[in-house]
Amino acid sequence: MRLFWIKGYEATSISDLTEVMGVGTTSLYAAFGSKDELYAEALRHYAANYEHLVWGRFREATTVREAVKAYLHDSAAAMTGSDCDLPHGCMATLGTVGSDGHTKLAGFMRSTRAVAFDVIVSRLARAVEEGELPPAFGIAKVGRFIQTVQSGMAIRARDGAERAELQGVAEIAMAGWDGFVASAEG
Amino acid sequence: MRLFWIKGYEATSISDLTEVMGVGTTSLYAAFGSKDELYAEALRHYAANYEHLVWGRFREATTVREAVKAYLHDSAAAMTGSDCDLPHGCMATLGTVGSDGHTKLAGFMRSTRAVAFDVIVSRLARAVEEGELPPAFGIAKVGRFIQTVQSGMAIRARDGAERAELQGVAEIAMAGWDGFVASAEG
DNA sequence: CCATTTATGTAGTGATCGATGCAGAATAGC
DNA sequence: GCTATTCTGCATCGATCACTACATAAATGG
Repeated sequence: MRLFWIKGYEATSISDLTEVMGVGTTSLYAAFGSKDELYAEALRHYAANYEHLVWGRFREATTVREAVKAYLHDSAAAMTGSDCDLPHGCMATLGTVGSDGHTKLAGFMRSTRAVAFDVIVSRLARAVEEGELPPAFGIAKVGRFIQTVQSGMAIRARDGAERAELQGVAEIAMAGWDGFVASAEG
Repeated sequence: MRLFWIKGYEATSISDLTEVMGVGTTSLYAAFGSKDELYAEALRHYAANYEHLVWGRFREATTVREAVKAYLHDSAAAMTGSDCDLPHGCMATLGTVGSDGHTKLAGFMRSTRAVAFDVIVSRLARAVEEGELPPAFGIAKVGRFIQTVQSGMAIRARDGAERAELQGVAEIAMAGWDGFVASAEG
């Protein structure tokens, strides 16, 4: 899975995988069926095992602001492999697949990314319902902003950015949050 | 070039290119030498021809704020092919190359991306020199933020985002700018 | 009009891609 | 211990990869 994470779908070959996994091609195909399905399974494994690094404090936060701030800061940490020795970047964001064929896999990846957006928007909607944010708050707009900043972090991490840099980005993004909240309230 | 733009380096084959360019492989290799060099040339062409779409108003702006705002908004427009019929996304940001071999090409792409950061930081530095921004202004930090937002826009554009969405992202990013400027001045 | 140079189209290079057929090894059931 | 079944290593499949040798076509120069 780490190979897919590091190199992406296209650049990772079956022989790369069998070598690292220590199994033959036969076993690999018996277990997964195809490279596409193997990648999808790796992506599921990735999501299941590292989800808490990014979403743990988001869920436990009491205020929306804390939740969003935790999401961005913890994304910064996870993408730079600060706590563990993880590859830089986000597999779901950066494992882009060329548009040829692979439409099923591309759709799966797209929906994986969409889930993150939905989680954020749901949290924002809850905050509006509970009166924590003003009714006129642009939920989708802010949700897209947060998603965009997090995606940008993934690219920066892949280019070698370290934790401190992305933390700084998260800080200024939160200034954007505060400014937008203020304008929505005023 | 558009093929490279749309599909990226790995997913674009030489036969794809000869087909759309209407030339044989011999002519192609006589002109460019290798796929790497062809891609590098395409990237140069891309940078030279579309640079003004993103940096034109940035350069002409009188204030830093206007410049940064123009950069983000025009990036949003260019990445969504609003004015012309351009592919979505940024070739320099998204044409990622697997880490194997291609180190020369990967370095060239990295430096292309770094140029954008340098241009932004230079503009910020000038603003500090001219007293438009406070001396304590975190130039690199804000520069990285702007770069990160723009990179994130590229991913969102590739995922199908339209202009309005990315314009909204740019707006909130500018709220972040204002908040950070205020905190640096205060 | 011919000779020489330049450009291009065709066919094919070895390498590697994702994916399989097959035969032997390991395991299970009794 | 013997059969039946599952699993795995090896060789290989056709397709395609980036790339090139070669022969022909176009263009140039006198």
